[in-house]
Amino acid sequence: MATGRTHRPATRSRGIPEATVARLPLYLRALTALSERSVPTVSSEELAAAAGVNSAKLRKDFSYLGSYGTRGVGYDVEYLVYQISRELGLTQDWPVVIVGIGNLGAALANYGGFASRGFRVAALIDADPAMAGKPVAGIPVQHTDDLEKIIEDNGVSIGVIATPAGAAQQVCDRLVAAGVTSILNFAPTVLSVPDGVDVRKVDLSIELQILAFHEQRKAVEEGAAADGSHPAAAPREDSAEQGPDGDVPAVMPA
Amino acid sequence: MATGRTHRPATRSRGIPEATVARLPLYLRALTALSERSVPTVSSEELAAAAGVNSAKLRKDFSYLGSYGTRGVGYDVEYLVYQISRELGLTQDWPVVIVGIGNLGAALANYGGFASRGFRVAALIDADPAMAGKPVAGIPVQHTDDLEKIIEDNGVSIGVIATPAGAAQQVCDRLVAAGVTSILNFAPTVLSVPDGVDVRKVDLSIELQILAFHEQRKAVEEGAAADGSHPAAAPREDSAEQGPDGDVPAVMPA
DNA sequence: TGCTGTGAATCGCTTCACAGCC
DNA sequence: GGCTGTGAAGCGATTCACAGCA
Repeated sequence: MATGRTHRPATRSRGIPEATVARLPLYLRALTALSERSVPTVSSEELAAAAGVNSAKLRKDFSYLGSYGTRGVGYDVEYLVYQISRELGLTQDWPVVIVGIGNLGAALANYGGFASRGFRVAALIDADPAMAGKPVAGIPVQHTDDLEKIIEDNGVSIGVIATPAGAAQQVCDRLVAAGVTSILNFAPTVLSVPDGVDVRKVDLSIELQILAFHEQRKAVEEGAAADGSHPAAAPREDSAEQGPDGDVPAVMPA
Repeated sequence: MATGRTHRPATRSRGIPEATVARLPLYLRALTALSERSVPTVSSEELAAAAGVNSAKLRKDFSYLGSYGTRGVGYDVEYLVYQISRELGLTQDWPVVIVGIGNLGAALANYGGFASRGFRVAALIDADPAMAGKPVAGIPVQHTDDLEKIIEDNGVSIGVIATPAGAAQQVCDRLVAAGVTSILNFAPTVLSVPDGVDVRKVDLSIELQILAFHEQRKAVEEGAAADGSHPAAAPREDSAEQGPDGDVPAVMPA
């Protein structure tokens, strides 16, 4: 348990809004692409389009980092790549462990995006003794028994949980006890962690359910559409089309 | 491109806030667990704890659905499961196609959570001819050439993109042209879609980068602290404590 | 002239606090 | 007495619109 609630404002003076932090990786990706094409500068309008946001938002976001643009010109691509990387802490290398090497864990281990940008898969851990020693993505799987030692030896502070739901909390507790302070959780469970530990979750079935909600609404809106395997019971009359747009990330403070 | 903005107020009379929609699956999961344990009723406080949110938020969320609780008592578990399922459109079965059967696509195909709750993997599609016919998770992989036919024959309106980034937009365009109106995108790219199509994205490396940001900040905050011993007791009153959670989803309309 | 940087207005979500009902 | 349902206050994020600078 660890439901120590404190409920603080979270954002302080020097604080960058969470919503902005969540978009920085997006900008960074777009900038990296421009950088590879040797584009020297970019306007807020162009970069915003590439990142899928609007330009006012982008400029506001950058204003939290400082004044890195040039009026009448735009932003220097290389410089901005550096500044954002630094802000995100990607100028250093983060060792990451993945726990639970099933289909998903293996996919994560093989995911190129991991290694590319400041992250290094330091170890793969699984509870199945049969997996031990078997290499996945070129990295030998180690047994859960050694979890604490692995964390400590590698100075790992970021852990990825890709175990079945039932094992997630236990794994989480061990990771935290061993010193991990940031967790990316793919298991469909709510994790309890002590203060000071960040948890972000990625949940497939939740994403699908949200899509289903909108999909259903579209069907209702189309109204008397001929068939339809299931006639929605409620003849509600909402017209909400589809939200204007509004991306938004998820931040679980912690 | 398709940046035809419509900008509707989004929430009309009967409209449920996006943030609420994004939490309904969480409540549903917690309720399902209670249901399996044959718990008849639950208070907002208990359910909120199980879902990792605070009770005021939960009550407010439910108030958008209607008055399904009983004052002084709580909510009827079974009834609420039904109401939320209906609201999310899970009383019907949604055929889903997964495009891109690499490590991730295979993991998704094997993911039990898919089938469990109103979703059915109708087809797996991959561009590699060598994959064609090979069964993954018991479902034979089909070639991209037949994408349109597969979508139409199965009445698919939800598509999952798990291809490399470079192929994502093209696949997306074809899915949309064939009639798909909701897309779950795992490729690290911003997709352009016409109005009326919802896109949600799941991006590993973005999640990690957000964690890295916070991780870095923790390190800075601990500042001059000699080593990394955790004064678990009283961390400054400003560090981001672990919020009950604060998820928030992303709806990229179209 | 062109584009950034930012105060001010606005919007939507969260939290509070209590009225209302069992 | 206990717990839900909800108006109202509070707050962060988005958008607007324009001042400021190259």
